[in-house]
Amino acid sequence: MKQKSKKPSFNSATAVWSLQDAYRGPGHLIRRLQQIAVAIFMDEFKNLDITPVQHIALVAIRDHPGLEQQTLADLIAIDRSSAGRIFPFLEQRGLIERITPPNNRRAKLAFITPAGTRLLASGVRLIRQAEQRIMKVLNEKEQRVFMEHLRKLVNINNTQSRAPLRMRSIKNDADRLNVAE
Amino acid sequence: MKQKSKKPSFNSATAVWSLQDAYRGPGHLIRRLQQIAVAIFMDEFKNLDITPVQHIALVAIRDHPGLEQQTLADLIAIDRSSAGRIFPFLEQRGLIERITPPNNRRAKLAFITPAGTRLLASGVRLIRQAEQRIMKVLNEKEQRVFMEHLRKLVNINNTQSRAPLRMRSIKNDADRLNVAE
DNA sequence: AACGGATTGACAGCATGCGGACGGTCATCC
DNA sequence: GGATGACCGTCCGCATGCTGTCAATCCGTT
Repeated sequence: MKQKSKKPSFNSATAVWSLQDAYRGPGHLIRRLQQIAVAIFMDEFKNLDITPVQHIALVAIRDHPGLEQQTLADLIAIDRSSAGRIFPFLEQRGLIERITPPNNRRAKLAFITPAGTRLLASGVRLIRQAEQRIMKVLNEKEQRVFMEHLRKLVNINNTQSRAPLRMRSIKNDADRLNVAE
Repeated sequence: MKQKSKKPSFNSATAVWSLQDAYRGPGHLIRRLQQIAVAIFMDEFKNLDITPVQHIALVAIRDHPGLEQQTLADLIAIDRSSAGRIFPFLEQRGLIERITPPNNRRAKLAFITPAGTRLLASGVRLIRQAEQRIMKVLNEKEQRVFMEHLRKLVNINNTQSRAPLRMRSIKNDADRLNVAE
């Protein structure tokens, strides 16, 4: 009964791909983890009535005043189309304002409102709790290792996705808005 | 210059949650990894014209002949509503058949067709390549550790999601269909 | 100054994922 | 035997994510 010394962590080389293989493979597990993370976030934020993507979009707008759609898409790694749907939503809820600068009539620069700032302030505790709830099944060392692997996977594979993250060194987007802010 | 000995792997306890915090936190990274995994899958399967969820649904139907919607939802961890949309799609593409048994007129049992079997056969190589492409940035030991953490996170948090995985010990769903198969 | 390419916002289409609702059907309990 | 509750399929609504297209606008080059 000699066993193969290097049993792969997934993806054994059989001729068929069974449901059991799927359970063990990264694809299915990553999808499940994403489902779980979203569910926990929604549970924590149920009183604030905001989704994970809307939340990070609002954070990006606060940290980069004067964002437009493409810049937001790059900053939080969503495509232009999705970004275009988030703006009207946040605007309609009064969390952001959009201003068309006089020197560029096609742009609409986004700024967070006091209501948006308040929402983010009350969300700080919640998002920390959400992250704790997801990760607490791992001990501290495991968490560190897992996060490191996660960052490695995401950073190196970044360009593989259709909406890669493009961190920008923006001093202040509002500079392009030549009106008193 | 004494540094805190136990720097957390994410989620430092500052008063605000900045975009940089989001980049380091599990929520954003898990979403990104899911995006990347889907993009790589779609690229590998572009000739077969099938999505990740449709693929695993087809695998589940092959491995559990005579599935109905709720059972499929439990087996691959999607909700009933999503399962209800996958069946007509697979049926219309000729990958599965649905039969209403005479002794239960409300059910529609799903069976894979020869075309479906062929599609899965030609997908075995592709899904292995997709998984390799995602994971190859980690070395073999890192992959093993990461997959172990991933399984731990998903299994223990399973019930946190709205559509938890419910593995079933089904001998043969087709037994309930009292007609010659 | 005029043209062409790039950018921007907006929209449509398709697939997932979740919540909820509806009617038809079955099985069980009284 | 009839009513209740559970189950099944179906559909609607909303948000995400990606692919396209379109017109308006801007900008660099000629």
